[in-house]
Amino acid sequence: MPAKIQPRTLKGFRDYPPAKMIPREWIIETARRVYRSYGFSPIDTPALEYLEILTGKGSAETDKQLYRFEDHGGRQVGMRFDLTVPLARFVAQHIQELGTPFKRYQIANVWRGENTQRGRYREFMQCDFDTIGTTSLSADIEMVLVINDLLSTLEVGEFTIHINHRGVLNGLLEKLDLADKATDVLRTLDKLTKIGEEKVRRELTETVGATDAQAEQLLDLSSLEGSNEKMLDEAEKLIAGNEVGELGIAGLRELIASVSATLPPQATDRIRFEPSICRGLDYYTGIVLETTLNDLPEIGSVASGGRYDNLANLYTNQKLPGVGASLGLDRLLAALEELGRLEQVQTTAEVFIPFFAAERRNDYLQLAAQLRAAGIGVEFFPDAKKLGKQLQYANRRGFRIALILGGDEFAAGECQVKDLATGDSQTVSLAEDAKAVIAEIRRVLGN
RNA sequence: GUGGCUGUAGUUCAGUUGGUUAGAACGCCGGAUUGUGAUUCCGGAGGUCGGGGGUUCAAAUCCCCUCAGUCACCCCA
Repeated sequence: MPAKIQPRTLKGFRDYPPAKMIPREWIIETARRVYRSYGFSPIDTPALEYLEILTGKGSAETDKQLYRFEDHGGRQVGMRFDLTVPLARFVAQHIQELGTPFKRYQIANVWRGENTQRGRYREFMQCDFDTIGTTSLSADIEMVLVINDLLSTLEVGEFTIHINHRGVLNGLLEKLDLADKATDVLRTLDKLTKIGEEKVRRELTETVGATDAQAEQLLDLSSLEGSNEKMLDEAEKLIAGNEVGELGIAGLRELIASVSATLPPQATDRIRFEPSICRGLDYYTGIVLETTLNDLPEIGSVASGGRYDNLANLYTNQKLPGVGASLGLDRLLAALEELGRLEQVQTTAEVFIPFFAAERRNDYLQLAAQLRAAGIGVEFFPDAKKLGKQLQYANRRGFRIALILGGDEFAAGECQVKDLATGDSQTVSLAEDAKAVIAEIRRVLGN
């Protein structure tokens, strides 16, 4: 016999057994439902793109992480490393038929050949939603509302949506004559909450090359504290006289006012002006936001996004502004797991039918079919094993209810509906397409 | 990509200064009653000690390489 091939998965790539996949699908379905409730439509794009599509945007960093190869026809191709670049290509190619504003969501895997870490993989899923083709603040507001709906529905506890405007930062950079070092400065400031003020100050002066006075002003802005109103007032003073910055402040004020008018006060309190965040990506030009969980801030942002002026300028002359955000699926799952909010369920049906009377297979199948017709998920065990074994199986998988029928029950036209959580059992009639069984199941399930 | 730590059964881990056939718990399969599952009792399967090479009479244990995980940097979701 030849040696067996060792079963294994590639570094940074994962298997998802049912216990992992069931909560995963629950989050994805929730995201899908919320996105759709705002009129976002689904799209998908190929995993592979022409290399030039992906490298056009790419910084040296994303270029290094790109999975690339020559396909069987000699074409240079690459695997998408995010969903934004494919979206840009997609709208550049199809915007004529789609029309604007175009609202889309896309939930799909992306690949990056970077080093792995907890919560960081080489294959991971992004859950993006974007509104393309409008500069209206309505689209920005919607982005906040969607994130609020999503995280409220997922019951991850309280959360904070940190917002900023790139104009505020860019305004100050212009004023300080640091515009040419913008990328480095922003990247450093973004670390403020992570590494602290002193380290940021040192990095700004020593690595980035800012003067002490410049660093001081940048930190003055970044470390503002107090209510949103107070912080905005003070930020306004710091960037006074700079048009870009003043427009940014005005945009933030308007956004906060609109959200306050739309959401109840406790939801409005989730919004915090945070002058240090900027999102590493340099294509953002307006509002940027990140979302952290109050119980688990160290896990990082679980939903982030922002506004960009010109999504597709690499592929078309048509100007396509937009705003969008992405849900951090893996981080959310890690958070839910850590907060103990994931039920350990390995079944997708709630009702289990043990195969007990070996000669009555068709009767069991008929009952299962009647329940499914009533919208109840049913699993019928394939082997007529000992009842205890079958109930053990049902219990470990997390079934809610077992229907126990043996020769005695079939003879009497009855069925035991057993609540697996409590062990209680009710005997009901099988007559009239199992009407009474269905009613009892619904009662136990509580709906 | 750079550096630190880790790798023993499906899982969590023992395994002495290198020393015979590498252990436990939980899980899995079967049995203790062909009719009732988180408890009990008995039995069973399951390990190339991540992989390869080296040192040695002898390696899970020491050395090198490699693969994987993890942490920091980098970057970001």
